[in-house]
Amino acid sequence: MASDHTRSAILAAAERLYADRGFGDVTLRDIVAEANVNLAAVNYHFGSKDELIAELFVTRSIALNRERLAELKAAEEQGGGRAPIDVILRALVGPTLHGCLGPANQRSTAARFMIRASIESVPPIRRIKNREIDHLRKFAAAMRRALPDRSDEEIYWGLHFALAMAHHTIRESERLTKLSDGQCDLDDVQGIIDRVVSVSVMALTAGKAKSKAPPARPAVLHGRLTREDF
Amino acid sequence: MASDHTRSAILAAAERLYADRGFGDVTLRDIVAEANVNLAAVNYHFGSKDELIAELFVTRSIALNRERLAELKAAEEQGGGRAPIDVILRALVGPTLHGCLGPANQRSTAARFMIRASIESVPPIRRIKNREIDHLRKFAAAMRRALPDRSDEEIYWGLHFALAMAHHTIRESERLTKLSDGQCDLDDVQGIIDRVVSVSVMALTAGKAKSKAPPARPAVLHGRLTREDF
DNA sequence: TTGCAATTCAAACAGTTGTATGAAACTATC
DNA sequence: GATAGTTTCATACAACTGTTTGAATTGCAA
Repeated sequence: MASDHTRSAILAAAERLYADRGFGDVTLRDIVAEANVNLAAVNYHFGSKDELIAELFVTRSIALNRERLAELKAAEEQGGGRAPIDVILRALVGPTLHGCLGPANQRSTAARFMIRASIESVPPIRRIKNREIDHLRKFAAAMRRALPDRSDEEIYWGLHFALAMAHHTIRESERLTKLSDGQCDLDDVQGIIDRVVSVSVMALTAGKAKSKAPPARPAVLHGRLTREDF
Repeated sequence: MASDHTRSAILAAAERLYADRGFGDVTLRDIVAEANVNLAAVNYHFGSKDELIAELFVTRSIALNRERLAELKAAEEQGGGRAPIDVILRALVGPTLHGCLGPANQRSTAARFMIRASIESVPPIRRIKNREIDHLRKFAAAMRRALPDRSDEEIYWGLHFALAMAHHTIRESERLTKLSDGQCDLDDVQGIIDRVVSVSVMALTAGKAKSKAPPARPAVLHGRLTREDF
């Protein structure tokens, strides 16, 4: 085991390079040069390039999921096993948005790496993402407890849309800034989280009164959505 | 010019292979084998591999944008220069969702290619996507006409979220199916479009009228969005 | 110190990649 | 039917990829 110096130098260098230039054009030789280690060290310590990438992503994913679940658990305990829906959603999208948005120059390497992983989606990472479903199920369960009269289908769509808005904002933050001529303030992370949560809550609670009526179809009848839906 | 047979055979083969296996592991040799043409034909007809990819994507993008704008224009003409917001949003996300969702086995090659392009995002495609802003601006303008009392910022966020939900649904349709154990019907394209449009309209019109109904619960605590906004 | 395992190293390997070349095969025009 | 221009073809190229090898070095325990 020695000091693990080489191993961690490789991890750090790889994460930095991937964060800066993407997975597409970073070679093992780039990494070992940045880390000042020998080319063979990567295969010696990690087995293969893909396993190196996987280890990087797994580490960051675990940290993110732990953060999410800690927020969720704290909220549910405080509420006696049931947290308000907006707090649940905040626990879901807050950590990601908080880490990946905000002033670009003060974004951590880890955050920039995760942004890349979200945009480029290379095979070893995709394989890991597929195991994320169990984690999301825990949030679906919490949401079900918060909104007991909503159908499972509605819960899943709400969860799905919340993630959609969060991830798409991260992926396309640059484009949104350009499109809006800077009128959308992408540095106001708290405001963005509020926005995403608020819209998600609307999606989940629209048409609540009339029980199981699917809100989507009747809500929009080729015209405006009716006020009673709120 | 002759018959262009080689040229179009390359285009067709490339689109098919990219749609099936992604950009990552399709080589020029795979393409020319599929197209039954010589290896050098690609560089002869397109200049480079990237230019081939670019031509494929540009073609499909133009078609999509044309379809969107036709729907928008028709709606605005019918309404005397002003279309209802939900119809505008439907023109924005409808064509994409209609093309890319629905029973997987009856999805066109073009649609599957565009899904890949949306997921993998390789350099030549990203360069083209950056020019899509002008197109989106036309929708922002139409939305502004439909909702004259909403600020530009709100318009852009609404547009952004609509695209977020549409694209994320396309990208992650498989995961949503698995997560929801099939309870979310990804083959009901019309229903999905209704859902996306309905939520987007809510996001755009929340707090518009003085309807007392709170959309969520104390929706947002850290709240930029205060109760009076709704 | 000796012995032994863990680690580092330079070098080579085996394969793939996109691209370039120059001759051959076409096609249409005169 | 010769000619000029276009298109196809087999082949070579040069660069780069992740991985492997086997020897050198290191660090630690006996």
